[in-house]
Amino acid sequence: MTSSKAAVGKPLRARKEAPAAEPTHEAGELAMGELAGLLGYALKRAQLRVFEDFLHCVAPVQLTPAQFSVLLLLDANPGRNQTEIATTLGILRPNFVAMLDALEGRGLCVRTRSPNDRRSHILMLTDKGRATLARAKKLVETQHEARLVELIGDDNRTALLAMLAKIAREF
Amino acid sequence: MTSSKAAVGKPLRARKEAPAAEPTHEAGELAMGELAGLLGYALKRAQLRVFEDFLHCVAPVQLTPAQFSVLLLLDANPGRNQTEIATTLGILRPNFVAMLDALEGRGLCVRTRSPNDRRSHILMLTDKGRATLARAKKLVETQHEARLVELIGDDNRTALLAMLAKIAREF
DNA sequence: TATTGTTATACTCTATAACTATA
DNA sequence: TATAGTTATAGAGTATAACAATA
Repeated sequence: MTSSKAAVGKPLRARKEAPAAEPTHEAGELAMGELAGLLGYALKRAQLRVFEDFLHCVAPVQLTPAQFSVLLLLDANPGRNQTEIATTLGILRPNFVAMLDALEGRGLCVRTRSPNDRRSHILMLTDKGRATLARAKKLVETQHEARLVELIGDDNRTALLAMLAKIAREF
Repeated sequence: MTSSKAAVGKPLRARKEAPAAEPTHEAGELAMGELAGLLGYALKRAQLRVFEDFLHCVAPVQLTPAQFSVLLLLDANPGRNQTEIATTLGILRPNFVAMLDALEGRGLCVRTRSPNDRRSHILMLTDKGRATLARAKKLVETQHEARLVELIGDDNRTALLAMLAKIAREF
């Protein structure tokens, strides 16, 4: 149980005899230079790491982050069609077809033609889909997100989430 | 000039007559459900948006985020070889070849065989590469990162960067 | 034998056009 | 004609194996 209110990035300035500003890189280590201050770079690196950990934590139920997001959205919005679900997740309709084929093939959800508009496919989670989602959610909460809170603290996680959401929405 | 110290995500609870908890979604809007609390999802969405804006801001010098990161690293570490630069950026050596071909083809950097180890290609920015990098850096600072600071504030940007770096490093 | 840069290759994501069946 | 789901396809990004030159 590490401190759950860990400070985020204490630079720990002041050592014995730092020559100037940047820490000397002894011909073996590369200097990150201004890369360290680039938000996009940090975002990408963190995102890759988080997805990697997600994949590992949710491995028992064999769901990718994208698949998990689809199941979550189907659960919160039963009876919607493919276009609505896909566009909400930023997935293009053509690319959503194969994704759904996989999920439906595993019996996690079903497509049914809408009686109102026979062009649309109404999407619903199956019981197995709901059970799988529940198992995945527990894994995400107790392993994935829990480890993250352990690393940066609960308040920081909330602040981080808020900033990311704001950027995605308003930037 | 919007407030540069903008609050990040004030939920603004308490309206006139909210039925229960979640805001009612009137058959036209989808409920994000627990997706809103998933850090990986927020990370991905924010990263996509930030890269999109980066691409737009740096369009005058025609550099992708990945290419910009290579030039930055070459500038901070002149005389390194391909393997060192690539692995530092998390790029696999085979995939770095075409990237370098493009940059070298535009005259932004050069490969020269090392006299010590004739297997290695020493990488160096050209004058044109340094000039292009300088132009790109100015665009990133004055447009891209500046807009981000305008959106979330300078302190929040610093905190965000620190958390993302910590996650990439230690998660 | 091990390493550097390279080629070839494959698999995933993403993006666009166009088809079909419905409306 | 317009829309929903679909197919085909092309382009990035990413991953592994293997080869030639060099150590």
